[in-house]
Amino acid sequence: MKFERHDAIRELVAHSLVTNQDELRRKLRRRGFAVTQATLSRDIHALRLSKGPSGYVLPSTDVGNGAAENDGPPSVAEVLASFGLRIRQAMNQVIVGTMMGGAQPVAAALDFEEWPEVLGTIAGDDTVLVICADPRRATEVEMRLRAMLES
Amino acid sequence: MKFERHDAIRELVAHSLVTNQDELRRKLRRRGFAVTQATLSRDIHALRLSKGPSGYVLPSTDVGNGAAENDGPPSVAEVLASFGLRIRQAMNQVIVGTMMGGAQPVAAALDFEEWPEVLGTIAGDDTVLVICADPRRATEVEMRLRAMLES
DNA sequence: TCACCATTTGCATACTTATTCATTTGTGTT
DNA sequence: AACACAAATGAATAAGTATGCAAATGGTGA
Repeated sequence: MKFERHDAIRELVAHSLVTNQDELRRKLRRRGFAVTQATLSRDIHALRLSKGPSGYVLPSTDVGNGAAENDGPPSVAEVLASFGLRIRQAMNQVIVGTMMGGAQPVAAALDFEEWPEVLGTIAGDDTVLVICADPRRATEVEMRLRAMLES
Repeated sequence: MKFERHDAIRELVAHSLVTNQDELRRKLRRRGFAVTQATLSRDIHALRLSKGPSGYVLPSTDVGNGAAENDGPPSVAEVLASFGLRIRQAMNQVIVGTMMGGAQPVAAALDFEEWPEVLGTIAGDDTVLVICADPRRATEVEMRLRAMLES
């Protein structure tokens, strides 16, 4: 019966090291379950097991982020148009001033677009700090952001 | 450079669904990393990623210690292993990218350890800015942090 | 600069896992 | 019992991953 075999698989995976499906097949056979690798592949899928550096493991009980595929947060241009107030540059940094509460959305949009010149962003309530590799790139980013703000 | 590619892989795996190594290869290529599946297999092993029903996932090193024996706050090494995604350096600064919500714990751990090279830290939601006295010290800090991330 | 050594990478291929298709098995109905 | 139908399984094979080995790359000291 399939469900008894599933129980046995859970137990084997929980209490012993199972490196691959053929090893699992042999261990199951010793317990009286004689099935092929194909069936085990299906069982593992059904049991939602993961395979990692230490063999197969049971699905983690933690809350796990059900994060799915977003089809797209708002663009930097959009969010800047909504919240942006001023752009300044100093050394390798660009400082974006926004309306209160606008910094987080602006930073999120910047993060999402992953501009090559941008190493990282930090957002407060109304200020976003954009960090670049060097002053030249910071200027480049400043220009681009400013163009969006002006548009 | 290998480490930058590792950073990119961690980020892709953390923020998007990666079903297999060829998909990862294509996503990396779009970011400028052109390598073969063989290299990615090695990277995945090095990064200790697991593959489960929802594609590859980062190793879950839950910092939530059920055991009580841990006196002080978690170390930088621990908290980086849990939340760290990428390390970059520019001028006298080091930018640490983390999973959402991970910046504060990382910064707190850094503050607590009081590294001599670190003048201060600023944390947003998923980015920590570490400020050093000069580029040399920033590189030193970057190396140290990166070693912890790769461990 | 050049030579040297260690690391990293790609290629080819071995190994492992998933899937298709046909068959068997189980179950309820007449 | 015989049938019909769905679920489960095996065999073959496609799809995906890991690895030995040689070549390329990169860092280091003479």
